[in-house]
Amino acid sequence: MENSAENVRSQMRKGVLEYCILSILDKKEAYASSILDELKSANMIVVEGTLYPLLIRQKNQGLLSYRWEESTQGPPRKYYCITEKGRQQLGEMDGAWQEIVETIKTIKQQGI
Amino acid sequence: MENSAENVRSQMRKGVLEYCILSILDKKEAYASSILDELKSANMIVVEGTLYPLLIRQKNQGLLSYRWEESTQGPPRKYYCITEKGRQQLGEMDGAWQEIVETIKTIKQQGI
DNA sequence: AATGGTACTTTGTGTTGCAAGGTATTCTAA
DNA sequence: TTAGAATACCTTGCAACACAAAGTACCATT
Repeated sequence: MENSAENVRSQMRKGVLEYCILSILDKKEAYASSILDELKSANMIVVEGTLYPLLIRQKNQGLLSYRWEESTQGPPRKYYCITEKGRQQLGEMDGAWQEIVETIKTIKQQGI
Repeated sequence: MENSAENVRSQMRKGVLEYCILSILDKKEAYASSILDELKSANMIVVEGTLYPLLIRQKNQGLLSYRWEESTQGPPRKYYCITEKGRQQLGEMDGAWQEIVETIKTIKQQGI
């Protein structure tokens, strides 16, 4: 425990990750490693041990489906794809996210 | 498990709560019940069992201090107050929050 | 003395993120 | 042809966290 800046980021990330995954897959299907790359390029650092179980959870909840595809440069890839149910969930998450952003604004403003 | 809309909010809240507490106490000292009220009025529902341990954690980290004060209408209240270290942490959290908001925007935009 | 309200605290449970280690496939270079 | 590197996926064990629920304590009114 205790690492300040890094820990803050780590804490804040929680719960938002699931939202990011659905958002990424809403644009186009992707496999785990490519999702990792996109998250990193957007400054959201995540590791494999976090991402894989999360994808499996979301698949088990029916939010995602997947198919295997051969790769020309290595082992086959598991391409994930958002489902109809996943899109619904994403819609709710969009709302929840906006709400939280507003909540923070409210708390910051009150009492000025 | 599994409750969709409500669960989404619950998940997203994680980590942000700590940020809210410091923000509230940065404006003025307060005791747990009044913090609960302010969070509720800002649409961030939290329960006692979550808030109390969190306040104790933050106090143990030196982010908060407290003093007891008699109340005219019930048992004494534990007024929490942000410390200098807490203000530093809050500054870092402000940055981290902005960063996450930006990250979400980036992910949402890429590929349009 | 009993009830109801206010306030603080603790315990047990499920979920989550992460570090670390493991498996499997393909390509390349010795 | 086999050793290593690269890519990709998966699992295990642990610690932190939010929550529900139950508990403790104080005070005022009846």
